[in-house]
Amino acid sequence: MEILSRIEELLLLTVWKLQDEAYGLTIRSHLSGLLEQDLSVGAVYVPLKRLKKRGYLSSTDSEPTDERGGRSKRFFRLTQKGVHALQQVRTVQESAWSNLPDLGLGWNPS
Amino acid sequence: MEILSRIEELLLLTVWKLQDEAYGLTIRSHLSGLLEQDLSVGAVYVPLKRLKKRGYLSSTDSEPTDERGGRSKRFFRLTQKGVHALQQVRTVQESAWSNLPDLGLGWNPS
DNA sequence: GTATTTGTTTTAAAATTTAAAATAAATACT
DNA sequence: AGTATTTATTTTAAATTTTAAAACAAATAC
Repeated sequence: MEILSRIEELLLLTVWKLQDEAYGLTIRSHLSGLLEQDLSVGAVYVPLKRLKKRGYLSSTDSEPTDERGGRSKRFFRLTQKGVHALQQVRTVQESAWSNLPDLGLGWNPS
Repeated sequence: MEILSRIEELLLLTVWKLQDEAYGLTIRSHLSGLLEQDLSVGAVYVPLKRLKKRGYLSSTDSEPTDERGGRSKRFFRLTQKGVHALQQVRTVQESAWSNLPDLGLGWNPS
């Protein structure tokens, strides 16, 4: 299985974290907070659709609500395959970050 | 500063890890081992050049050695800016991976 | 009806990734 | 000397991903 790109990993984790509130706009604002910079809507919706097509996410469309602008939302949730892909990327990351020699450049991971 | 892509992060970490032996081919084989899949040469050399252009890596070209095929190598090392970019990506990752609710899907990060 | 708000889709340009081929420079062999 | 082999970097072109902006859709508010 191909390793997840950075944005794919962060999107899957955000869906995980937001649980029952994971849809396009909440995902976008959560991730914007995490990265401390605004993301365009396309930067979220486009890869979300790809993650769904590849089976890392599933989705269900809600009924509209009676709030102002309360359109139907597309809620996402992690699939088993999505969990597995996160597991894999975490393993690679942990391996890459372990046993780094001291370079005397003033910082080593804790 | 833009967040590093996956391959950029892994390349910087590999240069860090390989210390005085960090050049194209050693970086490629170390990373292939980490990912458990072969990488094309372009998949390494192209982003290495970009990382240098952006100031995350510096390089020095060696003298040829007297081994068979022992051409001059381009050795890379992390710059202060490279260390800083790794620091930043690690902060984002740690934040993204923390406080994940239990989904009952059989796994949570340790 | 018209405006405003929330939300998703489309699109087109820019950038990155990937894989393959080309190039370069060294030693080995006959 | 000439040809083969090995190590190493560069180039290139296609595919894919990323980004930013505009378009579209559907709800309530005025």
